[in-house]
Amino acid sequence: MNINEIAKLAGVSRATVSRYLNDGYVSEEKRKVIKDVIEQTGYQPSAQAQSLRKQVTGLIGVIIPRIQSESVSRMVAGISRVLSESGYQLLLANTQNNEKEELKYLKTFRKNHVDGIIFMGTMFTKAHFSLMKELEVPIVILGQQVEGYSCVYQDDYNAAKEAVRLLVGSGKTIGYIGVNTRDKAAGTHRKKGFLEELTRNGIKAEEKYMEEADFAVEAGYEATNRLMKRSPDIDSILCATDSIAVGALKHIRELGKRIPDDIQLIGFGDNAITGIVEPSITTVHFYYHTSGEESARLLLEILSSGEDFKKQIKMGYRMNIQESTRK
Amino acid sequence: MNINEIAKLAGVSRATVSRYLNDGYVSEEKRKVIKDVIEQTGYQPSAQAQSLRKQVTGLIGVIIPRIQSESVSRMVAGISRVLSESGYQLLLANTQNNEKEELKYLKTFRKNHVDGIIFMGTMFTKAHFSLMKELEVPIVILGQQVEGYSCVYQDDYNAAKEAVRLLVGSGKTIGYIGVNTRDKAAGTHRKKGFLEELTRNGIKAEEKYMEEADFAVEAGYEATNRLMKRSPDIDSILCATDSIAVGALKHIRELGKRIPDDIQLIGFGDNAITGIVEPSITTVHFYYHTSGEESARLLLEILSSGEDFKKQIKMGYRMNIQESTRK
DNA sequence: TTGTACGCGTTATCAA
DNA sequence: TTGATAACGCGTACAA
Repeated sequence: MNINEIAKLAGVSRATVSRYLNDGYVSEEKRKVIKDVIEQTGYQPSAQAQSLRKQVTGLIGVIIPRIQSESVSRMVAGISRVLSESGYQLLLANTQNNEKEELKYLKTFRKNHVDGIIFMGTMFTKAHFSLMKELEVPIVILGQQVEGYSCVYQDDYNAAKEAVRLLVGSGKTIGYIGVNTRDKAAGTHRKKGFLEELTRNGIKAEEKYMEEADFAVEAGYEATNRLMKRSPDIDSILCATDSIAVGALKHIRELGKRIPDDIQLIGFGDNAITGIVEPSITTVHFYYHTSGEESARLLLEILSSGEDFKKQIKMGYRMNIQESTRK
Repeated sequence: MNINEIAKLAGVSRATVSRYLNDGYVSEEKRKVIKDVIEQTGYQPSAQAQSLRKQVTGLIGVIIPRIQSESVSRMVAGISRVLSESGYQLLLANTQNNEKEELKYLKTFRKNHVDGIIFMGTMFTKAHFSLMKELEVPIVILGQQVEGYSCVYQDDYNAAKEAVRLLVGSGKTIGYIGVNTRDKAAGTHRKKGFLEELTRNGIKAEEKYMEEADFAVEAGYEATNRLMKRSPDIDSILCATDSIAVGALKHIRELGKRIPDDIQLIGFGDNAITGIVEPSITTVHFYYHTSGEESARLLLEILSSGEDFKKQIKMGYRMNIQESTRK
């Protein structure tokens, strides 16, 4: 069913049908006839043909590292809400945190002439930048601050500092379990906030109080094991993700230590699970859903204004203080 | 950058370039020239123009009820893995479980000429069926068994029966917290399995031992409250989802009862959280990730064979026995 | 207010 | 082996 058949059925030229669909001049009588025909046939103009002609696809490419992640899925939900409201469709690419896949999908997006891209990346290489430069589509980076690009990201640095302040109030020896610092947001900035706030409080940061883990409960468990074995005097641990914090909680419990009496715990992300475990875990709430919405709105702004003004939006945060911290 | 410019730069006709791209006859020398030009320019044929011409888009529409759900995101990950391997792109529609949205997106998919649709729905209305009938695209339904359609679904019925067998072995009074039965899979079939296996064991199912809740921890908590107030003699509860089971766990703990000594608990879905709470919750493992893969494979089969043979795939399950059940 | 004709970027047919 | 040309479905400038 195409516009020619509709035109034939309605007894008009296909230009008239096209005008009808695009708010052009059509007489009342023809308007009625065309309307009836379209309703009866359930005709829908072909998106491909339209975009070939109009050079606009209504498609937004979204690259995510891993869909089975609470923070990621919350952001995608936010993106989806805003885009769908504006009539855009979402072309999703799940890369499993694989650089090659990311690059591949950037190319796929170009091939599909997406109108814009929301890129939730964790690590950016030269290959990324050179490819992103090549693409003429507006790109909004979500979750990381990248100079020279429009982006929406979390205030990892200050959140970490605030978490440390919370811990030093009632703790003496603060441990840290971080993630790979190739991830600037969750890795570098959270660690930097931790270190600098320690220093500001006159505490010397020592290697023996620090560990690194993957984004997973099991990894958090193991890292805590290493950490506590090496430095049993630790009385507080800041974990770069909630999963790690949950793993830490498990290990601490097995050690027979009490939370928060013997050891305090703080995580990042405000995953649902932090409110379910016993004791519940104090954690940094990032507005992930809102970040997603915000990134989509920013992209829409760029699209409607026709100009990428490289706005950088740093989102707020708040501490969700639960039972794993003293006082 | 389009095929005409490439042709001009390479000093050949655009037909030759097209043949080069589509494995046609091209002499070695021209092949080289064209290859160089394409590599230097980074040219990619337009997907829109190709699909307009070839009547194939390489797009698969995927409708999901809610992305912030562990089971859904696992299935999407499975779908994504298989489709991306076969060079398909995924057009994602997150409907927030809203019927209107589902219908809207089915239409959007038609407009975009997706090659196929994977529909993860919970409740199917007449409007759904009439619209799905209209679409000439192959549809695979994921998560529900629907007569007359290709689908991949879980064995909710038998899983519920097995769960009941587990409970009756060491329990006497079995409670059930279900979800809305308009959802055939999680609502009707799990409940039916529960009821029939009770009967098979000579236990009379009574209304006072049954409750209904939404898919959420809080709702499970409240439902358990109602259930236990009404029937304090209950010593086992089967919950239609893990979230509900976690809510139940919270409430039971607040009642001062022990799990599993006083009350046993079983959930469905094998969410990560069941292994993290204390005590961990016995739960039915459905192969969600594999289901997603399976649905994608089924769709690919249909696409390559050109015939929708309405295959119905019932997936297996296994009990993940943890600490919330006796013995 | 309506219709004709062209072009968007491809691929496929056909003749050379 | 190559190139001219038609066609995919649509929107729009232009002429009527």
